[in-house]
Amino acid sequence: MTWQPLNGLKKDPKQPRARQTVNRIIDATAQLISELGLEGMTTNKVADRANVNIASLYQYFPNKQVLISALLQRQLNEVTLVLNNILNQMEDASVEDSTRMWAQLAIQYYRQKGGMMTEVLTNQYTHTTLPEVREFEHRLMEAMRRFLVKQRHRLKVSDLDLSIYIAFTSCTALILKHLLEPVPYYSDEQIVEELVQLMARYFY
Amino acid sequence: MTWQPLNGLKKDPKQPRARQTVNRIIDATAQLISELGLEGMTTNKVADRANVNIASLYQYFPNKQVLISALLQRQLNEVTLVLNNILNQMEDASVEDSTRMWAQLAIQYYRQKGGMMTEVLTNQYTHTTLPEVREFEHRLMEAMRRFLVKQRHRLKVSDLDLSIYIAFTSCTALILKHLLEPVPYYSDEQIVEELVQLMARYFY
DNA sequence: GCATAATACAAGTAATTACTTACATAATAC
DNA sequence: GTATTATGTAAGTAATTACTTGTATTATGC
Repeated sequence: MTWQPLNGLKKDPKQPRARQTVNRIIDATAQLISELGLEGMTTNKVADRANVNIASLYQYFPNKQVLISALLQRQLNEVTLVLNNILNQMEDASVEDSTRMWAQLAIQYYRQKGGMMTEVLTNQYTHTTLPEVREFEHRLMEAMRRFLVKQRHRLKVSDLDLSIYIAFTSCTALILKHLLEPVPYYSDEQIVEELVQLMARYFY
Repeated sequence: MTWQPLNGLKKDPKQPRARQTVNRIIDATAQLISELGLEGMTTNKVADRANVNIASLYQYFPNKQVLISALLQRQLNEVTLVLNNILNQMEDASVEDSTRMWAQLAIQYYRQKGGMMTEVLTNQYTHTTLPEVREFEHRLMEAMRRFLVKQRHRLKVSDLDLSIYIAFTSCTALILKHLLEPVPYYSDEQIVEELVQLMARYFY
């Protein structure tokens, strides 16, 4: 088994200056994907935006795909942290309360981040299935499971895992759609409350 | 108001030979998107595959976007026809039966078409919101509405349109996800029946 | 049958892409 | 302080992209 440098990077930045360069590159990637979409983002533009020579970019990232992966990992780890915090707070909450909390948090996080992560996520989401995204979903569904098993006797589910899959997919899709293509006359609250209804009636 | 040639085409093919050329181009587009994805499809490859000179392609389609739109319209019209047929058949069906029918049909249609349409749909679906897709969704949701108002007294909905939006979005997302990234141990039947449950509990 | 319009193609183009090579500067080891 | 390694850049490259120009072939009007 061959040893791979951290995160698939070509080379580990050892000096602080180099770490700064790598960070500037990832930041610029985030900005450009947010502005131009995944297909509009190019490595040359990233290097320009980061005030870094294109050759420096390729000194650390072996190719474009790894660069995108690095950004994805950074973002998904951040989101996982936030969501885990919330999930731990709602030890004995009802399905209604936890759905509401989860949805509100997702919307708030998206708004403050300018939607960059969501752009990346949704673009890669369906077509190409990046392992990073798969793993992220897996982590979230596991957290949902830990929460639900505690009140399993109250739930009218036959196959808990299947139900989690169904619930997770519906929630994610509804929130993403509301964020990316909002219907003007539906407020955040309306969507969240209806999602809460959907989940409550499904589980109880 | 300026007059626009049909479908945004640059020039109407008048002779049968020309109509055949245009069709071969659209067919090739469908094939290549299905094989390589939206970003892998290029106009030069399309012309090659269709055995048509690249200049002929640009004689009829002013640019790449219009070519994709033409394909989208052809596909969406076909699907709309099929779905409308089904929706008309289930005059007095329950939410369960109609959901089941709708889902089964979508899955079957996707399988027989090799998933091309779904690729196109899902890729453009979230990021860019093509007017064709918007209109398609609108048509489907209207059909759902016509079906649901007839049994409104039986439904526990407060805002019918919001409920349709929620139901439509969940169903679409679940079916698409199951088709594009199937979880190996969930069969079509399992997914469909769980979707039926989700809808039934939500509406009744 | 011939003028005219419709259709097709050969051969481009300029721009952009992801990625390299060769070389210079800055930091660290000792 | 100097040898060595890490980090940075200037200036490319070959391939590919969407799209054009100019010309030849085919069908149609009359």
